Amino acid sequence: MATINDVAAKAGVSTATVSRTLNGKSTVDPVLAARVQAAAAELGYHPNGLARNLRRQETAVLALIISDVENPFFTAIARGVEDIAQTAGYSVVLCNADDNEEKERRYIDVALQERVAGVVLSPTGRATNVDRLTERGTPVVAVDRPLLKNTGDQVLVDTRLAARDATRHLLDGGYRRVACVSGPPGVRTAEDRLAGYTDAVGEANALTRRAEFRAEGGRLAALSLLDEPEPPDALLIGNSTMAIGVLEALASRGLRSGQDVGIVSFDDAPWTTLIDPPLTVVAQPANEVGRVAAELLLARIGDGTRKATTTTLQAKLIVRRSSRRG
Amino acid sequence: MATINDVAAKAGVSTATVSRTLNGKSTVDPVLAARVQAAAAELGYHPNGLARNLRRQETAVLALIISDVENPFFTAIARGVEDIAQTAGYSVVLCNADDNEEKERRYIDVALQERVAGVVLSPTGRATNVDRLTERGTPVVAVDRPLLKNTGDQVLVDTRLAARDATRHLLDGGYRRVACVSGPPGVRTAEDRLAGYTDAVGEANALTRRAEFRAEGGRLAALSLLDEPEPPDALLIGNSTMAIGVLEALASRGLRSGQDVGIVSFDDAPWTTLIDPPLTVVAQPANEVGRVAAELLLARIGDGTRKATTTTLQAKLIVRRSSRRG
DNA sequence: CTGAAAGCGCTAACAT
DNA sequence: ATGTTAGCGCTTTCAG
Repeated sequence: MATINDVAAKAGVSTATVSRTLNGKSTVDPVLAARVQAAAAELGYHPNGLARNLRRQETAVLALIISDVENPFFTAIARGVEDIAQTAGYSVVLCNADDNEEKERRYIDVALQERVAGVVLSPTGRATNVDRLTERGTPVVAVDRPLLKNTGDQVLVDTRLAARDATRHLLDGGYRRVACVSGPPGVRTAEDRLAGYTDAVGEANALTRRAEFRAEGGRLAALSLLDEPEPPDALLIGNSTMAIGVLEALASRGLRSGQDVGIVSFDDAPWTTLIDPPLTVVAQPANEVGRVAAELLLARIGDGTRKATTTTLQAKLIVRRSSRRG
Repeated sequence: MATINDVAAKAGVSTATVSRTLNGKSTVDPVLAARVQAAAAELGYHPNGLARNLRRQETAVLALIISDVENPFFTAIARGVEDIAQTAGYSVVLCNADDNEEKERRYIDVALQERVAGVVLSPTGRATNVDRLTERGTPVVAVDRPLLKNTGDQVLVDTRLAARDATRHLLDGGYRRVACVSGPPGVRTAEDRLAGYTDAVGEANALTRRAEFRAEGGRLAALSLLDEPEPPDALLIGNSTMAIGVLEALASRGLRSGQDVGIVSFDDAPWTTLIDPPLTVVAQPANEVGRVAAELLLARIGDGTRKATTTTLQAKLIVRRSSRRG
């Protein structure tokens, strides 16, 4: 593979001139510049990014470490991050931590070793350790879930408030016994949604289940709830993936959502309008979460001294028919 | 940030010894090794991957360039690739080309510049140019869609056969006029699905629409089909994203799937069992596509002289109720 | 405006 | 078994 030396030799100039020409930093004699361009083209020269980055001590790539590539909420964040990064000339590489702390740590290591310019991260939870990144001076912004040690920028969604409002909406619709299916303990968003729910129904009336943020988790939780001596007549569900399982459980029991049990789920997945009745959801501004995160990250890359900010975005209840009787 | 020199100094050894210790290549005196480990730990030393890769001329990261992060088919591929890569000690970075040739080219450049060990790619189509990668000796495997210049490994799904069978299934079920909503011209999978459909209905009876692989594309295509003088009574749909749009269109016209118009869609998305009636689908082995691709890539990284192979996996028709009357 | 030369941090010969 | 040293390919002073 052609190196800068080959180009320089072919063009009859120094490597410095090649570098200058190709990076357009300093001004070069048009004649030499043309020779360089020609030589580079002819040789099919592609600068070695590794060498360049090693020298410059920086990279134009952002790492985005998310907890689940198969969750539409996170892929929407990814799109948001990408849109912003692209326009600023950064590439973004997506790493799927799979809600697994071990994988997350590995990807943080990769980010560190590859010396990415910055990282956007949705922390898996409890043990996420971002210190190595910050020590090294790599900017980090947390999305969706806060870091334990609140240092650095974060962009979150006010999920507690949203959960409270969604629960109240159910209560206002005449449902009497609202239960909540939330994510696993230790995951902040799961805790918050539970807390918001409890805000609305009151400690004494809380009927809850915790499960993995997956369809199977939702299914099991719903089944167990329906087997209660005094089963719920409405459910608030932690995310759209769980909702799939919950809806399956309902169907298996011959229960109609809305009619028999009111349903509100977090996340406005594309299929939610397709089912009958259409699902009432709490739509989180996922794309915007990504955009804001990327902007924050870029700002911090530009100025390491900015002080940390926390942005909290609002979710929006979209009322459809699964939360209404008849 | 601590470098190998700092560690060497602190441990009172040479950088070579530090390198040897940390990489476990050659054997080192346990006493010195311990000193090195201690020094590294104390300094919070993380090897600079850029420098290492520059020296070694290789990287333990794979790039996966896919056409759409928001399409469950591709994220399932991603999971497959990741699973295999992880166990082999490789990290994979996901790049979202967004079915956009410009972005795809940018990511190919990034892969090239960062000197990744290999790339798995679902080509956007027409103009995908992988030559720069192959010239440089970077192994590439194409998934889902073949490269124009058939060089290198590929793992595909026999989508034409699957489309033909799905169409026949509709015909066997008593539907008389089956139409096909497929993806944009130039995209191989779209062409193949159309061809398989035509195999089944015959050239003369083909009634088709081409659209973007998105919900909106599906919606418009379906509407236009329903406005035909002799509208179809069954539809074969190119992917699950389009299916969302098609189903919306049907609903807006008060048509029931199965009953009024038989439906089969490609891709077994999680929500397909939730709707009423449940959707008959052509399930593609996406996860396996990813796994096989990763294995092929790893094999080729290990042995650059292997000759190129094409693996074709079979899709499976899952019959549910959207393709049955009553 | 251009070239020479000094590294960025690391690994791999080559010596010892 | 350990240390010395020469680069990997590039950018960037520093001279000229």
